[in-house]
Amino acid sequence: MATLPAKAEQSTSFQPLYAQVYALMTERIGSGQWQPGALLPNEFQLAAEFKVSQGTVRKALMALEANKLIVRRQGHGTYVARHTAQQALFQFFRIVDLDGTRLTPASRAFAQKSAKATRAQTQALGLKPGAALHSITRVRSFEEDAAIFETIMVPAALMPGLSVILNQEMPEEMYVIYQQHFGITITRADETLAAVAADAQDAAHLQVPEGTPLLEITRIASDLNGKKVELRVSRCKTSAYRYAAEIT
Amino acid sequence: MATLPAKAEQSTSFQPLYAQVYALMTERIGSGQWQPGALLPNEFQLAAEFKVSQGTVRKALMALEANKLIVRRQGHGTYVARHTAQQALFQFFRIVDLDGTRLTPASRAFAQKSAKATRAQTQALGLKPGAALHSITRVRSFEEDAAIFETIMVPAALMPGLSVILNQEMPEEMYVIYQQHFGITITRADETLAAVAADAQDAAHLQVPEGTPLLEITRIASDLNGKKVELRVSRCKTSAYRYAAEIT
DNA sequence: GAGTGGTCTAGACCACGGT
DNA sequence: CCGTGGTCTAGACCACTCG
Repeated sequence: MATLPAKAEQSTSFQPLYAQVYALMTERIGSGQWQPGALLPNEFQLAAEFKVSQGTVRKALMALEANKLIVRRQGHGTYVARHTAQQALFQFFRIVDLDGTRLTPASRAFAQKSAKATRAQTQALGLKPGAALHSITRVRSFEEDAAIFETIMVPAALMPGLSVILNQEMPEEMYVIYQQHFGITITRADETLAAVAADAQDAAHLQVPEGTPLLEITRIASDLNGKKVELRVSRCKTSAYRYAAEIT
Repeated sequence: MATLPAKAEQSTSFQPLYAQVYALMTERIGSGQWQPGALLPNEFQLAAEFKVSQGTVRKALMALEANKLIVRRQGHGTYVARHTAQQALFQFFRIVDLDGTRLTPASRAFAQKSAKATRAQTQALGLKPGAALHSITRVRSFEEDAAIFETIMVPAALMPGLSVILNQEMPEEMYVIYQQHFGITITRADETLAAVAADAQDAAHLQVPEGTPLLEITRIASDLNGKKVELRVSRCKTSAYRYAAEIT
């Protein structure tokens, strides 16, 4: 959540009306009462329902839109945001070429397994010791050039049957799967980057000599309630690719 | 230039009132008519001056605050944002330790020179071929551990006398200097990251073996008009440090 | 033409910070 | 106490999309 916190309690922690409306609406989205893609009531209907003015509803809607939980289209209506492969890539994929042009990867998965989380993993995801993780390993390529070797780990309890789904279709974007099959909408990712030397496994998958410097991106992705849902470690060649970040 | 421009906007270039007010105010800040740290007139005074309602002024002020050009303090007033070392570090410095804790570097500069920009540099900064660049090379450390070796390049024409200023005081944050001495406020930085092997120079300054993987951060910093002001290349050890980014 | 979101206005009251 | 920004309301009109 970028702009608005949630939860209103007693007089000790006053929340403006629009923040309370915001919280009520995120709850409906998070609970599935409003499904991704659904059309919301218009501003006046919402205002009547929440017993506030249309301007107050508008302020909550603007915040929801800023946090990408809804999409507003003039003359059309307000919709719950839905992850599509393009949208998720545009929002979360930060690898560009040397000119800064956005790239679109092709993914090839080749391993899935379940295992107990290590201490570091439980800590990163805020899980209980010994929780089960499901992990997917894959290689992402740009025009046949294997560029990224990555492992994606999710708490098994959050996504029962994930392996069955992935055996049927291996998607370009995991976040579409999370949302469509498990009602989990990723809204935030925190990444830390380091430079590492390619080990034997990296070298084999990315076709570089062992010891080649690689960009290691560690991501923790969270849903709209701030719950940590996914741990992902990506190792990326930077011979012709870059990680792009903007600070504003 | 004092008040609102001509009305009668054509359909091709319609701008909402609040956007026009926003533009007028950024212009005053950029031109130095409102200096960093200055107290702005209150909302009603601004509304009267621009001949719009207070609500419209408010919307422009909220946008300016979101873009960090002003700071608003309830019961106090609205001020033009001023860079301080802490503020600039908090906003622009993305290196953290392994726990994700923000770090504060100590800098030691050891070289300054002026030279013609290379083709790649003129292209990155949008300069004419052969433009002069002033460059500063320094090492940044965390608790005596030399961690970052970086080169900062600025168009000499933008900052006449920079070397004299830096010989008198070597600041922790260049952006304070840019603002206080040259009226240039950095509001945006675009960074691209790669993994590289330490060369002999890196190895000597950062006390690592040649070939050690380093994080190379290339930054282009821009002022509030979007003008590219600085090119910076930082090479960072990631033995105990990380680059942190968040995606929302 | 009907319905939607987008902009603009005018006025009210509240919370905060300093006198 | 006063002046500031923060919130909330009510109503008006405009711009866009679609049937």
